[in-house]
Amino acid sequence: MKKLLLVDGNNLIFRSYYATAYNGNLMKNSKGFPTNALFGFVNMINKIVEEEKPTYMIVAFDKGKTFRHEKYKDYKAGRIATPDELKVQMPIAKEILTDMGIKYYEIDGYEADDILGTFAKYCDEEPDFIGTIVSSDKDLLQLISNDIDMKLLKQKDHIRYNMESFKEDYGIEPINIIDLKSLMGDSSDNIPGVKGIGEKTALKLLHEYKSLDGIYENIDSIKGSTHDKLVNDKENAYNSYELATIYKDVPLDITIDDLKVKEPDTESLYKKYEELEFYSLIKKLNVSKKVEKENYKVVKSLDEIEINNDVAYYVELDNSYYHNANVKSMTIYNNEVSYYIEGSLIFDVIKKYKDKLKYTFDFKKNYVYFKWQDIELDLPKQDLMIAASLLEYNVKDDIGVLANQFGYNMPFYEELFPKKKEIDKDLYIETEIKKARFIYEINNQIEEKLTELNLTSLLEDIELPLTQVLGDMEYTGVNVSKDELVKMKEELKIKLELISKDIYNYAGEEFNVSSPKQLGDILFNKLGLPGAKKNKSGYKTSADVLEKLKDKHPIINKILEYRMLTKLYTTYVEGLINCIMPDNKIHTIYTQVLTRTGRLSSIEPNLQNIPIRYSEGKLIRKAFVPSADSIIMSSDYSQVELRILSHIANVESLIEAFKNNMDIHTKTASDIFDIEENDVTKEQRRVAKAVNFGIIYGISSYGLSENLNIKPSEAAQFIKNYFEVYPGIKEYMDKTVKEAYQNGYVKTLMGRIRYIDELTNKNYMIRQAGERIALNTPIQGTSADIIKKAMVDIYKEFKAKNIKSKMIIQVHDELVFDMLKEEEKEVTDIVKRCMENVIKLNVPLQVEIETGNDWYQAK
DNA sequence: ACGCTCACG
DNA sequence: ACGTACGTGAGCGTC
Repeated sequence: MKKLLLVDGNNLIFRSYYATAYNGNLMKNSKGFPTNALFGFVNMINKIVEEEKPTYMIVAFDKGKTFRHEKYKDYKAGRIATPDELKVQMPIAKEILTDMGIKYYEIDGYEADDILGTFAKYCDEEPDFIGTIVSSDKDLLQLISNDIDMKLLKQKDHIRYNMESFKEDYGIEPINIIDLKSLMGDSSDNIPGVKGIGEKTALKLLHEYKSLDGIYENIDSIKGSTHDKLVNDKENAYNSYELATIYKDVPLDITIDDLKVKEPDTESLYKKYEELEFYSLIKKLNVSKKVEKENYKVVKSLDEIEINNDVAYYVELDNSYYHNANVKSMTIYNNEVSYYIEGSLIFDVIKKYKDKLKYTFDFKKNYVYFKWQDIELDLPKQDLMIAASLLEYNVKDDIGVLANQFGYNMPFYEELFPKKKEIDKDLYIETEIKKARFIYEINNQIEEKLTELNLTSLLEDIELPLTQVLGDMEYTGVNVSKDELVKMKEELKIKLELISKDIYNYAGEEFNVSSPKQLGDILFNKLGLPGAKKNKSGYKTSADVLEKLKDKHPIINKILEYRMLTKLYTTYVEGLINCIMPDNKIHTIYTQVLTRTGRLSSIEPNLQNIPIRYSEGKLIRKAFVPSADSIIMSSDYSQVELRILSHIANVESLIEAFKNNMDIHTKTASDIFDIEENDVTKEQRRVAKAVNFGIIYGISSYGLSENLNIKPSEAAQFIKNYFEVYPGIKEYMDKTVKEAYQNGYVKTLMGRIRYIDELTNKNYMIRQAGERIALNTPIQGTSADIIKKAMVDIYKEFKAKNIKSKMIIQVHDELVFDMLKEEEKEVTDIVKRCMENVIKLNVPLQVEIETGNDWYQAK
């Protein structure tokens, strides 16, 4: 028995296009060619082939729009045109199929359905063949027979139907899918059906009368409105019947032998995936890259090296957490030399030639790693990782991701260090050389682009020196009191055990409270609580939903408390304990190139989300302690984003308020509610604060209403008032959005650029999101620029004045210092002055300083 | 691997 | 009618 796999190519590629097209940005390669449909399509084909292992296979596509029945032209003409961004991907999909050794087929005047129908008929007639149809289109279910089954694709998985299982599910024969469609219609296919009859009624009728003909033969025994609907739309029903019927006699110019699956052309696939930047698919191809011959010298001793001019260098570590890593190799490259070095010789080379090491990728990583080895690298002239990220290239830890965007054909980390196989040493050395060569060769091109986009100052004055500042902060680390954390751990453990028991008692059974699925089941099914909201995987059990149920059942407060305690226990107490290094400190890594706004992020551990808002969580900060003879000093910008907004939008009354050191939310409340400041209530201030935040986020009445738990119409009124009292802000917002649409990007005060692809999306929601990004990024980004510049300034002054106190943490608008008591006055002066004078705005920048014996007290 | 929930600015 | 506040990271459960 031979098996033929019948794949609805059109269906697959449309699905993958729409599955991702409306979900944020359209996926594109670095040249701007859309790739979203192809990525999903290729993955689906791979998956199907893997599961079915077919020996015969056809992927059918629509071609042309000539209609076999002239009178139905209007119906199908009503379908939505294929988006251009999908159209351009179609021919590539077909080329990829050919490379995969899979036959695709299309023929003038016919749709994919017809081609599949024709081959399905072939399987029915040929005793040697059975077939499997693959599509998410239920229309094709009509082709199921004793020799044909169907894999009906669902969002995540699929359902497999054969004659028996289909009948069991639908209670009708597969062929009666046509009758079903002619009654219920199909809006996506522009099949009208009988108006007012949906799936339920249609199935009921078919269970009773078997077919469309059967229904109309017995039309008199059908009563009520259904009868009238059927009579009124009889012509439509029969027209629909013909539209829904899949044609099975396409005049083919291929034979079954053409459908044999052939060996794939991996080389050609490789090239295509590379062009499309489908790196995960390249990995699956399982071909090792050809080792391209580099010219280099493997160096064994210092006297084999001679470096006279600036070089690019690349250092490979065995762990991305570079505070705890070993060096694997170092490569050095310029037009004159090309060296490969291993072992302790690396340290000697660096000591001897560190004034020549001028170009690299991720300087901070090198800087911190070698600091652990007691070697201090100098700032380079260029850091390709930083520079490329300012140019908005897709930058990852793996330099290969960037190199491949420049056509360097560089293996990725996983290829170079396969988990199962031995490392290919030749490939490894060649690749390491190539990394240094890439850094060196690409520099001119990168610098030209930086100049073109006016990013040179941002890079040279802020981002590049900041690498060293951050490196020192990471290396210095933060003293943590393990005893304090362990104490909290014990306390939390006891509380959690008690509260779990309470919850089980209320629920009447034991279950995993941490499982939203089980919890939702208990709350909304077993206890029958009202106000259930659904998300993709069941009931929503998030805090905002639970808050609303507080009065309905005592279990709710217990669950909220349980959530809070487990969060503290696992993420903070346990999490932080796990991060403590042998020096009793934690050493985070700040990511400088991750966020689109220019902010930093912090990992292993994240020091930027240590609890502060609630009293219980805030206690965690007691574990963050100073060094000997020192205290913790925290300096934070007050209302920096609102100040930036007031400056950019030039809002007189807000600027005045800031100059007079007024409470800005109270001021806003008095303005929007038109009352005296002294009369502003707490509630009014809370509302004003939410509106102020909303403005920074790119306000929407819905978002504000969710936040304040009020009706969107009320929120809209607040926003209206706001714009009336601050017309400058409205003008700023309109102008910013308009320019973002014109340019395709927005900028911060220091010239940082963010491209916003969302603005060209066809989907209204996504364009809206793009507009909010356009409004928020200049504000959030400028705030990031400002504190970064302040950090560089502080670092320089500390160095110049030989200050021993250390900057240890940055939390977006706050800097934390491990400050020697004897330096208190000098350090606080420097910090406050540097932070407040970073940039001259129409509003003063204001910094609050606090100190204490731990981070808890200093806040 | 992905979604949910929740910690921060 | 639709269904969103902006920017992150970690841990857990589920598949």
